[in-house]
Amino acid sequence: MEPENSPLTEDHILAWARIVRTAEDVVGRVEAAFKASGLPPLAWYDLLLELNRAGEEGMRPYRLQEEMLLPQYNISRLIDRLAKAGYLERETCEDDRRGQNLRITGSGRNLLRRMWPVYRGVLETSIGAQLDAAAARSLARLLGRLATRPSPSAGSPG
Amino acid sequence: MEPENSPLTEDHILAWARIVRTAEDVVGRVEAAFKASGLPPLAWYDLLLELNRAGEEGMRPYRLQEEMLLPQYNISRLIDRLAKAGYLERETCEDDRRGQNLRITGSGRNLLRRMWPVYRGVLETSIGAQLDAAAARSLARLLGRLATRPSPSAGSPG
DNA sequence: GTCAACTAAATGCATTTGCATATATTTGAC
DNA sequence: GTCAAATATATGCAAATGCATTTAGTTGAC
Repeated sequence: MEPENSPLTEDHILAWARIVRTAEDVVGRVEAAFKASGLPPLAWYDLLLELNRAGEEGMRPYRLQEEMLLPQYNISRLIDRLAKAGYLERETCEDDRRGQNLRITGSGRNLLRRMWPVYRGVLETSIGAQLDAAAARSLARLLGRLATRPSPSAGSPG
Repeated sequence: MEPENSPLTEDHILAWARIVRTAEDVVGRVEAAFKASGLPPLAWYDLLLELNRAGEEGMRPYRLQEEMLLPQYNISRLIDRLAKAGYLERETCEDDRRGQNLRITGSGRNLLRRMWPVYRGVLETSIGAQLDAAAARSLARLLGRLATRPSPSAGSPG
């Protein structure tokens, strides 16, 4: 009967359970809100937000893949749908003919602007209303130790 | 220019981004670890864990649906697969002929026992190694204000 | 230059999900 | 009892995902 010396306490497990639960719950609400407003899914928002940050210079698919944590084939098809919907443009990359460069279109920026208030509304009631600024700060700090990278995702397009 | 009085600060948004990022990251690692060990996906574990808690009495699908946050059709099919794999038994419910009662089988309990060490291993390196017990406690508390319900999910079958 | 090893992206096929609807049963109003 | 409304579960079909592989281009050793 070796002493259970693992660094995993009940609280660790509880924290983990609540991370997943909260993420699934809130993501579900966001998706529902988007749908109710006739808007596309959250993944579209995330991808366009990245492209928006990249600005005029644009961004390549393999970079998107690193930023968002989606598998390569999934990014490839997501880009396909966004392109077909006119929210981004692709052009063959000059200095690397294997790849392409992606740029958000005006229509894409407009979509971001329409989606953000809906997204924000859910976050306000699901998170803003539950945690004061100090609590939010502590939470963000604690999670910062777990998150793979700073991950500025989910912000506003403004 | 009305004063921006929304209860949503930068830290709220950052906390949210990190919740989602961490959940996706760690779930991804868990799924990968299961696959690498020739084990079924996390959803199977979650469902069986619920059934395990329900014990001999068993549990009905609509209750599972409330516990896990999956849509009805998704639960229905998940149950189907688990039943085909022999990890649970269904029998028509005595007092409500619409429904069925589900019970975990010995094989199901065995699967839980084989999956837990793998799951736990990922949690140890992804969470246990990053947060001491006190930090885990704070994190769990903060998240408790957000999570829909106490959500004891993800624990061990022991 | 040439060729193997590597990287970027796309794609065919099976599985899973989402959505709407179907089926079976129970409940409650009357 | 009868019938409409509500509840529990299943399912057909379209869209999204996972997996393995393909295609195309780049890089570095020689």
